[in-house]
Amino acid sequence: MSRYDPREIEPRWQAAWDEACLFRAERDPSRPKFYVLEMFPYPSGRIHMGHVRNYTMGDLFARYKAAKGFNVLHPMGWDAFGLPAENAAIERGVSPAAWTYENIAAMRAQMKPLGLSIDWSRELATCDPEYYGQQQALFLDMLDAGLVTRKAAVVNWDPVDMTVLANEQVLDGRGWRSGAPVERRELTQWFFKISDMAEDLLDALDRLEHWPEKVRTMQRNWIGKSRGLQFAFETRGAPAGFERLEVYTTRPDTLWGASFAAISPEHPLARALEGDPAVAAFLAECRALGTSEEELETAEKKGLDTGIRVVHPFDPAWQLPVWIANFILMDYGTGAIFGCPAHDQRDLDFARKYDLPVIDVFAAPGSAARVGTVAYVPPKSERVEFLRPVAGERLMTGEAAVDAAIAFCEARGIGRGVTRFRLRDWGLSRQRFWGCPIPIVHCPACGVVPEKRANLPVRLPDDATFDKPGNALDHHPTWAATTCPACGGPARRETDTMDTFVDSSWYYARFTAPRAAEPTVMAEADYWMNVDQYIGGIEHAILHLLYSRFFARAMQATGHLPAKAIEPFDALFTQGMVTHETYSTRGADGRSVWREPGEVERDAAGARLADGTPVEIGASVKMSKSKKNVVDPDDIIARYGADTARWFVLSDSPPERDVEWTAAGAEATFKHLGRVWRLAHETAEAPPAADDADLVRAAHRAIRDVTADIEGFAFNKAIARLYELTGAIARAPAGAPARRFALRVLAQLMAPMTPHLAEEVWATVGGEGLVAAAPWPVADASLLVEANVVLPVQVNGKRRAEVAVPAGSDASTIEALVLQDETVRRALGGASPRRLIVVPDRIVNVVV
RNA sequence: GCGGACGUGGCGGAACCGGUAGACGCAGCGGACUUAAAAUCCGCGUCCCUCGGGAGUGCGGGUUCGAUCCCCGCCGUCCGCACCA
Repeated sequence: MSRYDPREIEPRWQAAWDEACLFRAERDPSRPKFYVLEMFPYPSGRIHMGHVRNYTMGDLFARYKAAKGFNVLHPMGWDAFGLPAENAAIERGVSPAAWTYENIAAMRAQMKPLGLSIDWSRELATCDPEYYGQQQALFLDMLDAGLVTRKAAVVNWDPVDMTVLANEQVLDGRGWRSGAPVERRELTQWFFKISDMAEDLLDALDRLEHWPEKVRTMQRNWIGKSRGLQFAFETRGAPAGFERLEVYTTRPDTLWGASFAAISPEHPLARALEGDPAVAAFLAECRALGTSEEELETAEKKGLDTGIRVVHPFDPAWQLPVWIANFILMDYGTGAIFGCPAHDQRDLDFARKYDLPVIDVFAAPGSAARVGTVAYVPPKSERVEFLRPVAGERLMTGEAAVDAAIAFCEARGIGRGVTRFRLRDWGLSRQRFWGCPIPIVHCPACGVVPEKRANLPVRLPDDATFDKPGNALDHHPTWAATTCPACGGPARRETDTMDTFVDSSWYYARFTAPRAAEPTVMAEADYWMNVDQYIGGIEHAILHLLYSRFFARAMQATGHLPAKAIEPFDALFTQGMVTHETYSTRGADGRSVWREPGEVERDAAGARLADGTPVEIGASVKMSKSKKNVVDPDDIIARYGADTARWFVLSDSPPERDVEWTAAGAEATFKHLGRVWRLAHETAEAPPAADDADLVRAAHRAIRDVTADIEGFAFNKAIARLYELTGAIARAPAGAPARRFALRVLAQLMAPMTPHLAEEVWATVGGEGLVAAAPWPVADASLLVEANVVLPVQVNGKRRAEVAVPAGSDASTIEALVLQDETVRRALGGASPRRLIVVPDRIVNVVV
């Protein structure tokens, strides 16, 4: 008997699977399907442990569902457009395409040894014209359907990446990729009209019961629905065209507390007043302010009284001043508000600074002032009389008060109830080269003209140069020159490309027919959609997942997806990260330097470098190059094999939490797999011996428990059960027939996690064919019931003894046994029990 | 500020619907095998003491025969959003 050698085992079984075409997915309406998808990777050039964990989980599910008899679709592709390819072109002179395809080849070569049950025949890359050409067709269909629009808008401009960003791509006032502070620019851009679907995107979240509540909550907040009153103040002393000032409020019940109106520095009225030097100076000051979190938090509320007045809608004699205020956002509501200092903290801060009146609407007349420097925000549940009723109206605070206040105002012709969303349209234009060209032509005669479908794909040139900053497509000498699809005259192509999030918003649908000459094939999409289990990182909770939900709706509206695919992902699982300890040493200058795990020798006493330099062990955080705490999957596979890497990332933590990679854990996993291997060979070679009924029962229990744990995404628990079964096998006589049986069961249960070793064990102990093709085992219910149970006996809630009884014994039998028990009698100390609680097959509690 | 999640041995984590807290793994300790080491196998393992017990799931209360689990009030950690009117 030799020893466990994954380097020999793993390629051999991978070849066997390939030969059997085991993972090729073909539509078969006679069988139920299961579509497993992991979020596809960006081809950076190397896979990392996070990928290994993500794809291992997906693979586990795919293999499990296949064993359960489902026709499984488990594809892989590449989210291949994006800036790094352009940066490589700039830095190294390689073409973005060559760089990207090399990276794809390298990562595919790293992924194949993992033994994933992927249908590689469906592989796609979004930078392939075969893919992005179909995306252009989708764009044109969406344009026809009114889902796309072109408009001038103030947009987020990333000055480093030199491109526009969507709102979702601005984090903390900075570009999500470059980290540069984002500037505001007005540009004409293409937009997907995602805000038209805000209501549906919000409502449908309630039906996504197999999505994490956290993700649904995040999307709800992002969509940001609010109900309020929009009305117009009449102005006094405003420039022509500004006779009315529209404001929006979610708290019309506090209108009696109004003491000023305020407009955003970007509001048209503010701009109209810019002739006034004081206004011009103030607006300039506001523009100079940054938008990052720190700046906003410390920024003082500042304003300027315009001298304009507005009339309170409830009282023609009551006038309020109009201020320009730096804390009013132009892109929410109407960019103008009424200020109610008593019941809004921001308004109060502002009012205290500029000495504006503070009117407490809810205080009883004559009562002491309640509002000092903290605003009183009436809680929604509190019922307080609205103290300044008009013509006897009496209103409450809270939801009812808001509704009543809206009704009250509408009845008097003051504004109307309005539902607003925070969600903005999705600006998709990017001033970048390495993206999907927007299939639009600008004609001097006809204007903006969609490209003809027959001319798709609009291909990227392969001879672009990257010696100038900005969009290489725009700089290309000939690419943009074309003829107008409408009049045939000379025209120029749109040189903006699409946001790369467009590419990832429909790839799941493309996988159902990746080579089709249309975006999708209805028969295929109808069979394979929806994705039954989607797995990826929580970082995509808003961007990618919201855009995909929009796209599924748009593709349905344009006839590319069936109605049932309106929500593309039936179940979503967000997995945790792979972390690793960080190591640092102090240099001579006292500064600490990060060290790679490979440089560090670790033992119980601590850690040091090979030369003895002490190493400080830091927190276990996400693997990153900057912290140097990266473990390369290639190294792990070379040393221990793919099965060890797969088992370890599944075993140590619940899948939704972070898992800490440790060298000791990897070593221990490898040893365990070696033990399983040895048990199989030892069993195969042992002479026959007496059977072991207990082991048979243990195997059936393992089937029951592992199945439940996989279904419940509790992979760490499933693995704990497999350790138990392994222990039970090891304890049984080597030649017992039960051992062969239990090892076959073990192989089947391990197959989704460590598929190569499972095949090896399966073959060694007489399994037929490939375990990857074997049906999932079924637990024999009759072997799961225990004949006897041991009941713990509590006296006054404290465990004192236990009694063994036949399973299913009735309460009176158990009572009699318990009262005879010596330990129980001693614990009772002669007292007679007041009550005896018997929970059959569980516990007994004697109450004195 | 708003919203959400979480808090259990030295560590990662189990505990079904309120029923033996600490499954399983790591690290640790002890033993077997060996000339020795590696490898492997077996055992111990929350804490405290007087070996019979006592305490124990962030802290303080409550409900219950019985609470890691339910309720009330704190403390702490993490995540998301945020001058959104």
